[in-house]
Amino acid sequence: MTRYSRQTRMLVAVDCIIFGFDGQDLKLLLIKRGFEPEKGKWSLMGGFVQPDEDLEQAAARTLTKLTGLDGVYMEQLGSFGHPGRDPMERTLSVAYFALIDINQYKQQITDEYKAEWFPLKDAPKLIFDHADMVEEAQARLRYKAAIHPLLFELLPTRFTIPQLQILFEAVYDAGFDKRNFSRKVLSTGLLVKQKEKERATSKRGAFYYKLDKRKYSAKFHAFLNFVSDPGNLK
Amino acid sequence: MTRYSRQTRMLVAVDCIIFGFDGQDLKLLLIKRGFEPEKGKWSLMGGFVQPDEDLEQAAARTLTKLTGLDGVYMEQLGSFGHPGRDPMERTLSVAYFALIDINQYKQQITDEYKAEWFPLKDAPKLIFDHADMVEEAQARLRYKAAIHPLLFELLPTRFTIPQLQILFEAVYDAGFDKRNFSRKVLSTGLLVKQKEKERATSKRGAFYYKLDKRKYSAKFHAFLNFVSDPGNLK
DNA sequence: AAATATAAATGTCAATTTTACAATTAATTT
DNA sequence: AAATTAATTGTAAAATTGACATTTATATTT
Repeated sequence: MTRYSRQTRMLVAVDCIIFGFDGQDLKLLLIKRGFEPEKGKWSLMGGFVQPDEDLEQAAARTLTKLTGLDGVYMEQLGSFGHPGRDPMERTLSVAYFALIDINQYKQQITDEYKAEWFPLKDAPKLIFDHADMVEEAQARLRYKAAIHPLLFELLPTRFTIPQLQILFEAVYDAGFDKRNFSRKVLSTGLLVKQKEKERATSKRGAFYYKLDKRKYSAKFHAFLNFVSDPGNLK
Repeated sequence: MTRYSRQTRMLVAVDCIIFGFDGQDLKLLLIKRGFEPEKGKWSLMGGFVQPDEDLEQAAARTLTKLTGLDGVYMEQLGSFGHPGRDPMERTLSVAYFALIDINQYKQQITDEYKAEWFPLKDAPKLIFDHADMVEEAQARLRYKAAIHPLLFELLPTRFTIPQLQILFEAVYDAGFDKRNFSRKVLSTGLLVKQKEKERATSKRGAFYYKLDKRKYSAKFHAFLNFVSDPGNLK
């Protein structure tokens, strides 16, 4: 077979918007870019799609290279293809956003990428159109987490209801009534109460919960309505 | 500036999943592919992204070339990049799905593409991974239309409540109670009752409605809950 | 040992929304 | 004038949501 003649080929990259939660704020994992152009500037972790690679593979490989983690929640955010987005050469980027348990993240031994967690609200200026990607990823996160049990991906296996609420409040930059919040969350039937309590943050201690894996898988795509009108919060 | 060395460039295409509604069934607009490979086979309308073009531009240009229409509802579905998806040469495709008023569609004078509308349920075998794209587009349509006032894009300016219901029933392949349906739809405040009636399909005739453009724009991204649990319909 | 302080957990009621189900109305056809 | 057909409107129970307060467990202080 021959090739399609008279058409332009271009580079295809993947970029990962990696979210984490430190118990207080939503964080973004960024790296210092190691090559020209824009060497030394803050950037999303990314890489070129290899000849034999699927897009998901490329994104997973890229994420693993930075975080050392496997089996992380990741979904395609969308593709960014403005002609001038990379001044060097036309490059299409397929953006993926990932949610990781920040405690699982280990600084790689070879700190090849000089990675750093930034509060989402206080992230540095990013190269190219990466700020657009981050903004779109945040919007997507808010959108999906309002309907689906997504934010659990940011928490450790065991977590308390108050911890979960702080996470929701960080994501939506809003306060929720704790009575209504816990009722709503528990009514999903997704949580299994543990015998142990978390004792660091209060005298009484808060019971740990774990996800019911079966129900979680089953209901992940259901419409659960965690936040009624996420577009209209104070 | 130099270029990124030792990286593979590839072709980037856009493909459009174009939905229409004929008053009864959900339809898909397909073309007979005009060049090798797979010449003469049924395919989504697509085209290569040009050197100076944004992705959205390429998709809009492609859609307009086939339908003659402008300002059509379109959104990026996602990118498909499996290495072997085009046997000729590695080609990434950014898929867009579009909703058009089928009555606005005019067969182009130069029937360059041999386009044809197919019932979604009875579409022919498609080239490459286009069937995957269609399936994903249908899932996205069902998902979004359950929450947002999206399906109006498939209807003419004036439409009746029964027509709207038939559309919803076609999209979800399910029956809805007409009393509850009309109440739900009218409660959005998006519809403006007209003085005229549609008289073709019933003795009594059904009142036409139009969209309140202001409210439609304002509430398009709000969570309106047209269909409570679209994943769990009979 | 008792009192205090703090955050967790639980409870109530009105308002709204959803669900299930039936009767009435407008206009053509018989 | 009666019959037919599809559009329109209605209603009551059930479930969900939203606003708001009290009780409870435990470490700390007196």
